[in-house]
Amino acid sequence: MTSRAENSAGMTIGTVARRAGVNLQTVRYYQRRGLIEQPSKPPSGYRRYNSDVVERIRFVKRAQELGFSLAEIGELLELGDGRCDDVRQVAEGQRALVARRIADLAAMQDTLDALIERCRHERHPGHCPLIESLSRNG
Amino acid sequence: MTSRAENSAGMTIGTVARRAGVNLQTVRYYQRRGLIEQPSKPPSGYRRYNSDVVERIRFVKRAQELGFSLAEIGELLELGDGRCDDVRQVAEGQRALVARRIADLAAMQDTLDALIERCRHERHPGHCPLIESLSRNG
DNA sequence: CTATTACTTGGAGCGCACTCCAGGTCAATA
DNA sequence: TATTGACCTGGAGTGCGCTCCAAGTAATAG
Repeated sequence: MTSRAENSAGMTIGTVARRAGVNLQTVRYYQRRGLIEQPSKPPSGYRRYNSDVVERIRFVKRAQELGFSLAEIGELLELGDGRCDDVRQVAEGQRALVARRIADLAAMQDTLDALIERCRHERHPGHCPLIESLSRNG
Repeated sequence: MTSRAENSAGMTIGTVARRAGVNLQTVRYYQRRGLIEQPSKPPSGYRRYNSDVVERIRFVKRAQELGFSLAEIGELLELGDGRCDDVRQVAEGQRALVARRIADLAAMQDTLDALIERCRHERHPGHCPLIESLSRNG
């Protein structure tokens, strides 16, 4: 009924992609990157996947949302069954990076706010204080 | 004395790059992108630049630090001598983007904090709650 | 049986912001 | 004068995370 879904022998790559909510090409890409395993090809027919891959892809996607790069996620997956301390260390490194990016963006925001504010009030005809500020040193 | 610095006729591209604090190739790249002008080549010799270009490159760099893309900076430069309202609108759009990125990162940070915290306390032997969490749906 | 859809492999392309390279020309210094 | 270092053009390469393409094979619906 459910078209080409999983049966006793697992599902095909298209179904995996649909279930994980990613593009089929992305699944292949992750295989090439070594993030997920490629099942061996049966003598005749299509490769069959089980639901572990779907979970693994979702793992990757969730970790990406936390700002990890695919390289870092690969690292994470490698020590995934290993010691908790190692994993936590990677996560803490990531937390520090995120914190730093937030601080940088906050500084950006303050500068933009100040510029926009000045732009709104000091209305020189012809020259924009925002552009002026960016044009000067400092 | 100062080696190859500016004289009456302006400076060469290498000096421009050094003064602006960027790679020489970056100067050329900005020329290709149309962000800065390329002076015409004299019949014999090297192109000569004046300090306006240095200022302009610094403008680009500062705007980049505020999170503008080169495309947006090009836009900004085009309306640079134009109406303040237009410029302000671009800046406000940027501010909104920055705000959104901060919110996303803050959410990331919260999640990481929670995971790290659980990782630190619930010490299951063998299985890391951080990895476990990433592996589950939700 | 046929038409349509899905999978397979390998490689190329994209967008961003550079960065590097090759093979020349030019200028300044010893 | 000879050598060194800086400049010239234009095209290719980089890293990230995909995304697309082509040409072929396999499975399924009607």
